[in-house]
Amino acid sequence: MLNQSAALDLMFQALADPSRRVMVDRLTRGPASVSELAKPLAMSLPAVVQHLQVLEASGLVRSEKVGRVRTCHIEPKALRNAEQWIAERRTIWERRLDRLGAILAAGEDESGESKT
Amino acid sequence: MLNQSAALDLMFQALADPSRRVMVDRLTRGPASVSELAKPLAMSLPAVVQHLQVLEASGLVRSEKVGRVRTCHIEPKALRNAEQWIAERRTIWERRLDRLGAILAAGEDESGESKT
DNA sequence: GTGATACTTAAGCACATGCTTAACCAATCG
DNA sequence: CGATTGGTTAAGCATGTGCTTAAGTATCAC
Repeated sequence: MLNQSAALDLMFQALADPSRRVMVDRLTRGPASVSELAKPLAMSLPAVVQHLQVLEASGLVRSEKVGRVRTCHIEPKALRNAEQWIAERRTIWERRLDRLGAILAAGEDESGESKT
Repeated sequence: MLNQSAALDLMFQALADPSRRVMVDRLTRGPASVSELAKPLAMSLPAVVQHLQVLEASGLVRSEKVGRVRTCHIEPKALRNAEQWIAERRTIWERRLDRLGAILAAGEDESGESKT
């Protein structure tokens, strides 16, 4: 398994492209073939396949080929990882603000706290 | 204002680099100067400043310079946008699974639904 | 004023990304 | 069978990214 950080790299990188987000968006509504994914995108099929490879490398999407059609679907656990990284940071921030608020409220008339 | 998609591009792109995530992480614990942000990173100061520019362009971080030190802080609203994009997609997916489950449960003994 | 500190600007370089076209292969269809 | 459909592979190219070093500029400390 990749280390946590490298996995997030791939994940956020994958989400950083609008075409790939369109593909993910489509896949949240159910599985699709490569050419279905390609339909709304103004680019060649090989380009779409390359985007798909980025998505698969990130773990966000999986696909299997049966006959001559490759069917893609989302891996929601992966989405969750990215979401969680962000949520954790937001939480830290909010807790910090709470503490800060408490300190300010308590020390409203004084001026010297220990540090920062 | 940037359109929604371009904003997400910048946001996810900004989060796609481990050094930048370290910087964001640091900033969730409170404001910091450029050289404080640089300390844990094994790279030159200019490189750090370039990362900082990416973060600012994404709206995730802001900074002001007073005297000769530039102080950076996080913009938690921006974090929220990225989180929300992901959360929405996950929700769509989960609702879909619920519907699918209901359909399967209802039609457990039949075999012809209208279409996929 | 002299020097250290905290950046800032600019140039350059190696490698990654996002596309393209052309050619190819393998499963259907008629 | 031969033609289509669905996808794959390979090569090439323009632009972007992540760093570097070298040379500034603007405070602040003495």
